[in-house]
Amino acid sequence: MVGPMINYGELEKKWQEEWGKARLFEGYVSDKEPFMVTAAFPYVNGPQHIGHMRTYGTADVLARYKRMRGFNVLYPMGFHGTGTPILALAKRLQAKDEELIRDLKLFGIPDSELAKMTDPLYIANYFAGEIESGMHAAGYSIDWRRKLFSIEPAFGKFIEWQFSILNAKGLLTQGRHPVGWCPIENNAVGMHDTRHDVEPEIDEETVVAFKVDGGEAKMLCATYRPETIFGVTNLFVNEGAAYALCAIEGMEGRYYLAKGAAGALAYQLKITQLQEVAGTDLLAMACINPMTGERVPVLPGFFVKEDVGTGIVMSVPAHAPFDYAAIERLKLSGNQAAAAIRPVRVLEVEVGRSKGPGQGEAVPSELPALSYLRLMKIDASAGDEAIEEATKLAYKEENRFGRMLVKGYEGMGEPEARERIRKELAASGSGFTIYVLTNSPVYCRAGHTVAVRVVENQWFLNYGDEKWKAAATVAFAKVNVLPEKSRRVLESALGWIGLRAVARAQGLGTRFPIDPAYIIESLSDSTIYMTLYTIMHIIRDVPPERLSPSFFDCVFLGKGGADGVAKETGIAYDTVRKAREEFTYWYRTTSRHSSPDLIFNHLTMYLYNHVAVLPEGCWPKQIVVNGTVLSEGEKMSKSLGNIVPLAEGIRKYGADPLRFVVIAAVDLFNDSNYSPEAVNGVSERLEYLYNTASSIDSLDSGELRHIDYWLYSRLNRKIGAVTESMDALELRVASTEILYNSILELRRYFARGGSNAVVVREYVSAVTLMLCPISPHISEELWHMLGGSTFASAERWPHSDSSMVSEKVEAEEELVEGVIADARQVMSIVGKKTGKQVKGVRLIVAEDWKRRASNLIASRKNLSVAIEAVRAGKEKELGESAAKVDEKTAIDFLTSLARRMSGLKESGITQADEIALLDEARRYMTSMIGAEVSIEAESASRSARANKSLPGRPSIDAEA
RNA sequence: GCAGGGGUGGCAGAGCCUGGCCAAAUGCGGCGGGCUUAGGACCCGUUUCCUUUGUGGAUGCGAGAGUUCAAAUCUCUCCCCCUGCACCA
Repeated sequence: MVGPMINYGELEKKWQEEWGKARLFEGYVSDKEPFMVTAAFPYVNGPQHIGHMRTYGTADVLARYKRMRGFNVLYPMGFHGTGTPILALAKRLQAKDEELIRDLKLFGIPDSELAKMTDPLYIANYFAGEIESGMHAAGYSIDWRRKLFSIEPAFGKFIEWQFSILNAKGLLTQGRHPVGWCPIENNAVGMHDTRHDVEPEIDEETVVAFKVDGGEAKMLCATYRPETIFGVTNLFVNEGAAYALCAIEGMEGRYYLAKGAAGALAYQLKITQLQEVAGTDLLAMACINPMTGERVPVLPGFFVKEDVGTGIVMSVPAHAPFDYAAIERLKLSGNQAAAAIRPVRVLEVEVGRSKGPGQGEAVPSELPALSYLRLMKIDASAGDEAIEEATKLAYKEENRFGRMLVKGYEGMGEPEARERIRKELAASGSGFTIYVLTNSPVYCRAGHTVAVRVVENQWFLNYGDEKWKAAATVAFAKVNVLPEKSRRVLESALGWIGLRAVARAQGLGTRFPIDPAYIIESLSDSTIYMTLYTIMHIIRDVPPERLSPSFFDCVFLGKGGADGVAKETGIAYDTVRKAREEFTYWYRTTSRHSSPDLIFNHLTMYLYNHVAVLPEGCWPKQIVVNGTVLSEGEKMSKSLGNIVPLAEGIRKYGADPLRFVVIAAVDLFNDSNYSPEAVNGVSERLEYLYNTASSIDSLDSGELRHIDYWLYSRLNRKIGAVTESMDALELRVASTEILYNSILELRRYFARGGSNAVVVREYVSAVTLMLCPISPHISEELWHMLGGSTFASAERWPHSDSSMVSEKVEAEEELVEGVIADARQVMSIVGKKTGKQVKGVRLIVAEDWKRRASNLIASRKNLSVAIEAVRAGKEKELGESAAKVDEKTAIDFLTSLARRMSGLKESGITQADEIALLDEARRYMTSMIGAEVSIEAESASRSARANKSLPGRPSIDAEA
């Protein structure tokens, strides 16, 4: 039957209006158990896309489910606008960035709006509006009265209060901190400030100072592998580059390094250039290895870059393929100093080990560097990229498997030796640490090269504070984490987080109370803001300046009476009292939702800040982490141009099918996949339910038949299973059971001749209610078609009546399906052999003694117990024949019997039952297999195969 | 490198915790058939190889080794992929 296409747009709008009119989702304090659901509020620097639906939709499904389970549910929403991205966006629009304008136009933002977006506040409000309307269209059950915005004054007052508490508890500290830095604009540079949105990656590198032989100055070599210093045979400089003799504040002596490098390091070391020297000048010198005291020459290195590190590198030809290659080339060019070099091994390593045991090629050589070149099938004359490959492999294998050969460090792994040697170098004044950009060069939006700057006196939140960490860990132990496996990720994040810088020079947001020249960083100002939802609608009209710390102390911490606080702040007594009441009511049971990328910052900081600021009763109760959304199997990205705006997805397919696919079609932690086939598939199935509901009136009523009991059994089993899955937010299991399997069952029911209106109505009604949290609009519509006059969204979740679940009835239906499958197979074989169409099929039903035998095994409850019984020598229970075979054969027999009998269920089906059942299903089977079916008992059969029959698996005779 | 998550059939993706009804759910795709004027939808079969008037066998879940009567599942080693590594929302 092809029914009418559902007009999702109309239907959804209708029910959204009805919900609004009924104020269905506004949360009011009552005596019911509260349940508060919050999701990380959206950042308003762009339009909403289908990816956003994953988190907000999952939160909505939970909110709706809990509501139907009888909880008083509150699902509020807010918007995030603090920080730099919105500011950066406005700046780019001021500069008429064409690429950006094109992107925004693609999202359907009109020119008239773009023109106004040079104002960051306008941008924030515009996208907040866009996102809010999208959330309405998606059907989220949000209480919009409590909407908040992180850039509104009341929010700022709240953040000031929060930071005053953190400060009072001594959790703010100051210190040095490396950041990406634009030297021209004098700005810290984060991902949003760079070309192509590259995050400047900062890493530590060790600098080793080599004293010039016969002089006072030292040459600075930057290296990631200070432990190889024992193998240094020479230094390399770039002979074409300019170098300088420098003084460095806080360090004694004079130092050589490349001019380019000195410029890049100027933001972390105070370097004064005293005298310029050419690379060739350095070649005339020799240096002393600070660890070995050996004298090493300085040679020209083709690969040395003057603006990376210090522009001078130490050469370890035994282990570094680049160094080895450079020396080999120098030898060929007749360099005498190079010819005199003898590589020194400091590590022992099995070259090629990482290719797997026995799979690596044996590359015999005294020199790992040479071996790695050979392994890559190249030699010293190869290009930089090929040598780079060899270097990577050498670094990786030596780091992992290498053992130190140097006296005093013998047998030590490389990472351990590295740490020790770094410390020794630092202690002797021959080494220190610098920060480098590992992904250099990085350019800021204006096109300048980004350097690393060490910021002094940066303010940090000290998440490394031991007491704080311990308290957060204790609090976390009591949190219910869904899915359970994300607990481990959170756990490691909890231990890993240390200092976090909180002050920024620019951006929207709240001024840092201790130093108002700075703005509080935007993830640090959104850690406990969910508490504010509980009172937002109450304080909306309170002048922000009255929202003093004592007000928040009273509401959130219960300090001071409402009376006194009202007088002190000038806020109405009722407002203070009500705010306190709302907070204490709602903030008891909370569920926090976010995507996995927020685990390492937001969710972790959320936990810490709750613990630091709020009383124990308000600490997190549940954290839900959901996966993201793929667009036709690909990660959504600007460069792929495959970002689907939410509004577009809803317009094309309807919110309900979209919600089903995006939120519920996969496991919580996995990425769901938005694709036309998937959404259409759901759409069609929803329409099947719709058509079934609209044609119920044409069905009969009357006495219940076998297949009716079967449908009842399936339904009640389904309710139980779905409820269990929903409780664990296992939405994939729940959604397939609710929609896909229900439809299979209905089809089966009708195919088997089921046609009872009462049964079908009950079945579809329950399925509708279970569907409601996932696809609420169509559920409301179905609910009304089925005769409901209430809101499905406000109905109670269906109850599973276990007395209606019948193993026997279901086993009998399975039996019929199994017989059909077997009969088809036999028919096809017979058909092939004889070349004739099979016209009749005779089913020969097993005798009751066989049933006793199989029940005997089944009564062991499970296969292992039965097997154990056999192994313990009780095999006589299997019958005499079994006693004669060996243990292995007996076990195999049990296993295969279990398989053939579709499990070791103890069934109460007798031969008479089975015959009656098959007889009842005869017409159905005949139509399914296209051959006449007859049934007879084994003992009454003259068939040669009669004795092959098993309980539930009749022997089959096919007649051509 | 460190931390976390993964590697399953043409693809996507369950199963792994708690070993055996697992040649491995489900969806998509392919092939054959039914239904139809036709297409779509729907239904049936098939989609590793061999065997078969039947429910049997071989191989098999990244690679290798081990534990076990029995391994996708447990242990060890290795390889590979993804994410995060901080001031950035």
